[in-house]
Amino acid sequence: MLDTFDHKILEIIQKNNLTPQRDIGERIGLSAAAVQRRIKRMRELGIIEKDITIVNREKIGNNVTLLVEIFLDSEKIEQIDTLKREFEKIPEVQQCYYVTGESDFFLVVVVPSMAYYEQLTRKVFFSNENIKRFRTVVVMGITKNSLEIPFSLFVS
Amino acid sequence: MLDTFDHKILEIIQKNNLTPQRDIGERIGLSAAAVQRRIKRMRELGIIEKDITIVNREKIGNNVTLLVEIFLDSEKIEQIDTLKREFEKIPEVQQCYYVTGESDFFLVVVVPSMAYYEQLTRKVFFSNENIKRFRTVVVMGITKNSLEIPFSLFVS
DNA sequence: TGTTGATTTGCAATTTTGTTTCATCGAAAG
DNA sequence: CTTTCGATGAAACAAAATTGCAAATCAACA
Repeated sequence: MLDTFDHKILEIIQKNNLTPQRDIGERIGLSAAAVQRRIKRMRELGIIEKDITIVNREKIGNNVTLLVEIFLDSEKIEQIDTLKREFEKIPEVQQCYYVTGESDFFLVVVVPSMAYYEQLTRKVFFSNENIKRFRTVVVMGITKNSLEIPFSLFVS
Repeated sequence: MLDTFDHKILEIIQKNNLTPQRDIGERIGLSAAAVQRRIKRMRELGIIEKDITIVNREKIGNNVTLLVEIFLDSEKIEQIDTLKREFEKIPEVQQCYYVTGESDFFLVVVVPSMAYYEQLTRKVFFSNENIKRFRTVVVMGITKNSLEIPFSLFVS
């Protein structure tokens, strides 16, 4: 499905998707057109999900990041799916991980303030019958912030 | 530092940074040139950290995502800073959160396999004097995957 | 081994997007 | 008022992405 060229392309644009295709081509030994076609193909296949700008949270201020571990009452598939869809829709939820172990979900939440978060917990967590309990961890600093997949480590 | 126009621009390019500046301008009521200058300025200020492609992990297969909660022995500033720098350098560590509460760090780790992860824990966690213990949570599914900051909710 | 067909490539033309220039506008300060 | 500073839009310009086409590559199969 993906060859070494594709991996190399992804490695580059995962770090900076504003890199000109000419430069990418030069680095990996392909023409710009070939690079362009491969990128297009990976977009169509859904391998490339989206292309985004990352904003530095500390620079803009007035925001708090929280990690929320969620423990469900019952672990019925339908209820889990319902919850997944619910979390997805909440703009304050940046990331949602469905996990194994004692807990069932991990969320990364970004809000303007703790007061705001308090309101959010009432609306989203406390009011939900299926959530037995949840644990909130306050983030003091974000040292590394990416969604990069380290292809170079994947034998390939 | 940032006005409503900037917020609107960020809101758009956080979702898709391939949106032409002309389109952005049209949507928010500015010329393309003005949009371009604002983006440039935010880059220089470090508000825009980077521009990247997001790869769909499930589509490429052969990878496991893990959440690691880390408990330190002593919480001396120097040791924490050292650890921060160490985690940052590890390519398998995608995100590193420095947190309050019983634990000290939360990591999001992406590896090719569990066997690979086992090796990584030996090299990184077990061998580190300052790490008292750590808890690994296996991610079964990622429902939402972004680094978006919901500006629309921030009064502004 | 040779042929066929499908796929991928590079080059060059074309189109789209990003960037710079320059004259103008408007608000704040004198 | 007048000056100054910063931001703007329109237009010119530069750079990048995209497409068409012929040639090259490669795998399947006779």
